[in-house]
Amino acid sequence: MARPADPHARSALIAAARAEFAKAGIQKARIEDITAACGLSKGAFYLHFDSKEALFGEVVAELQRALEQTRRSRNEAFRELTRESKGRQFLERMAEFDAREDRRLLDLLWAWRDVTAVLMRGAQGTEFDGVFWDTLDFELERIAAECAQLKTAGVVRGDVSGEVLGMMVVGTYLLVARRFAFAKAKPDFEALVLMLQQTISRGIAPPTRGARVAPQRLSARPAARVLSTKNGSRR
Amino acid sequence: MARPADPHARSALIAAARAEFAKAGIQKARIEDITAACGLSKGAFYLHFDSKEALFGEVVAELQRALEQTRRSRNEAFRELTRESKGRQFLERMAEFDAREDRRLLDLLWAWRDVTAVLMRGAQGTEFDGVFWDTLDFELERIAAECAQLKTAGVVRGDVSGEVLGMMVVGTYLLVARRFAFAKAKPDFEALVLMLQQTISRGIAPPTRGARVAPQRLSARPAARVLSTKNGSRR
DNA sequence: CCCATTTCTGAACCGCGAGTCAGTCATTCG
DNA sequence: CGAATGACTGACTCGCGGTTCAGAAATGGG
Repeated sequence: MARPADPHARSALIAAARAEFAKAGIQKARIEDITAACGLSKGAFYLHFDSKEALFGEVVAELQRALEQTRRSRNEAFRELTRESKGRQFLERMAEFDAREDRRLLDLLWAWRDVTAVLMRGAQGTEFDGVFWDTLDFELERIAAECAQLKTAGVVRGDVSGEVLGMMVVGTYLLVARRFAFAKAKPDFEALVLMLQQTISRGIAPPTRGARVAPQRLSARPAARVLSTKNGSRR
Repeated sequence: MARPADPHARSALIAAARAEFAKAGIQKARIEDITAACGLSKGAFYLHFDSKEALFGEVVAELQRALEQTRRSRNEAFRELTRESKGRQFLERMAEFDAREDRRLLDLLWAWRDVTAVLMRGAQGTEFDGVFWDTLDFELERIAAECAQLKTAGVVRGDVSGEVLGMMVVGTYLLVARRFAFAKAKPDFEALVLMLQQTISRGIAPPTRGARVAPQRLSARPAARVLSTKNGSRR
């Protein structure tokens, strides 16, 4: 009869590794320290994972699935919203929607703050370089696409650049995510979410009575791409 | 008589190291590759620097001096501005001032894009962890302080949080800095700077005729700190 | 108890790369 | 020319840490 496997070994290794990655970074984290932290041997580590990078890769894949899921459900809800609501009611619904979805995203970032911190500051020189930053690009694109729709609907001025808008939002949450890495207790970001919404809403709103402007007129002024560059490569 | 030192060795090593750090990160960059890139020997490297970290430390110190200088001159100019200008003229001067100073900062970030990229994404696990991010905190504090003054002067609503405002600005430029790392040619960020200014100005402006509101009334509503956290540590 | 089996251990292996240092090089001086 | 000197070289040393694998451990069955 075979010796039974420790049912907690795998998860213990993952937890210990996550803590060590957060403390020392992927490259400086040592198998010796990871295994010592959870009372297992170096050999046991290799029973479960090919390498520390392989372990981290599994963790990152899980985070990416969570982010992808959040993004998908947000897009779906946005589509519902733009189908159902019009005019002033639409504006109110949008504000609620954005605040709610942003809170969900921040909750997720809080739950994964140890991993995002590593991806943000310690991935260069590893296979994970750019993973987190590429994720930000998805958010930028989403915001730009939503902005384009809102301009067509006449609730955002035609001269507003979806790209800059996205950078303001994503940049803010990027800084928040960084603070999460150092926080011992979950910060209350309610006021932040609302203030960001307000400032941006005011900043991008059409002139008073702008909602009466013919949609064609707004669409006739495409927003210029604000970061002109000949290089399309992101890496 | 001693063999004359190669007058270009030191700067060649620095240039090669910077390129290698940008490509591979501090930890993965190898002395062998750095010296091979500039046609010198490993031993020559150690004639000039104690380690690759020591070399990078000198480069970072130079960047920090440049940033500190920019910050100081900006603070000085801001003090001049707030001393000289009032009312509507003040608003116009502020807009010009902010756009000019932001351009200068972005020019600096462009010039040092290889180093900031490393500090941003590859410093965890090294003595340089947090250096770049700490620099961002200085900017956040500067913006918050300026915002407080502008609120006192009545040109910014009292409910605006200088902290969120700072995050929006700094976060945006953080994303710009990241793009710099991948750009082959300097992007034109003029439109970005103006759009950011506009959006934020509209977003934080007092209600129409708000300039007529008594300053005391605005100061009586201090902005709440939006990221409430019990942890004061940044590291 | 012994046996079979799988899980687990940690000493040993081994490759990598930072750093060293004996020897070479480049220069002027006598 | 040889001597003196500091700059430079690159083969070698050495320690670190990822990885391996012979042996130990844990388990149920007969």
